[in-house]
Amino acid sequence: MPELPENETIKRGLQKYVAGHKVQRVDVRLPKIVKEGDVKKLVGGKMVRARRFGKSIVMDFDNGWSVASHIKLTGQWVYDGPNKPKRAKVSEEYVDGLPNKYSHVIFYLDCGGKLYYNDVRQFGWLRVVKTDDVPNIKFIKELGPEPLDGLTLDKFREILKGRNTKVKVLLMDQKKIGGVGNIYANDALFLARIDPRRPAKSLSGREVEKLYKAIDEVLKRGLKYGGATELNYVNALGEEGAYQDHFLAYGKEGQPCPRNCGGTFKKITLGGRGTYFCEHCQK
DNA sequence: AGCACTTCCTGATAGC
DNA sequence: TGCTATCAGGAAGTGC
Repeated sequence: MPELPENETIKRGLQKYVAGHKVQRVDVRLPKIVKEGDVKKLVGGKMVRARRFGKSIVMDFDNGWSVASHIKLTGQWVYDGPNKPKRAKVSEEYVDGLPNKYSHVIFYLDCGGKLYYNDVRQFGWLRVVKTDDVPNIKFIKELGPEPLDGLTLDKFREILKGRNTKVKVLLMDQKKIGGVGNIYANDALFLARIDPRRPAKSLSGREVEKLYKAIDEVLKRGLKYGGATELNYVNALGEEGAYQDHFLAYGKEGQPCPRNCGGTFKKITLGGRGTYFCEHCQK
């Protein structure tokens, strides 16, 4: 699932390879993907900045317009053009013959390059708004503070305080905390040795601190590995991430706990999502 | 506030 | 070239 590290990795790639290029033409093959505004506003604009807000990515153009996006489960932003490094190992499994049948929006750039918005399940969206109006996009406006940027321990404490909601469900609530999704919530709770089913308010001061640090730790680890290619995440060059080879708890159902505590990873459903934890050492 | 349920969609998987 | 049913999942929406 593309979460904070995956979206940050994509954003960095867009900044590196697409910024500075001007849009010559946009081909919208599946109109419903563009939930707001008109991509024609971007034509003639030069991409000057890529930004990320939680799991959403925004590109700003020098004509005062921006395109905001949310790739949800299966969206991809993939660039192909003259300045793409030769060493890029484009995923054959997930980026096959661009444009492919999942390429719903294609940006043709003045450098001769192309920027593809691909999305198998079509859950993702694009919104074209004035750059000044980006902060008013509902998802961005209501987004909670982000780990690695703005979410202090005090704020985190405040968010958990008095809430009866299961701690994992709370971690994944984008209005409370921005950018944490299922994979990193599972891994952070494992690292902090906290049972995902516990009410948020039941955590001790020490546990809150441990969890806060664990979230930072797993997100940084995810970033280091260029994100996790689960479903069909790829970076802005179409390359796979590697964090999937370093999951701590996510997807480990039936496997023995690496702490050798004698426990085995269980899978349950919380808030409608697969939840993996070691019953023995996550208390 | 909190929770359950539905919707969007398609590829993967299980069962026959 | 097997067919069909089931399922996952981010976020929004609805209803209790």
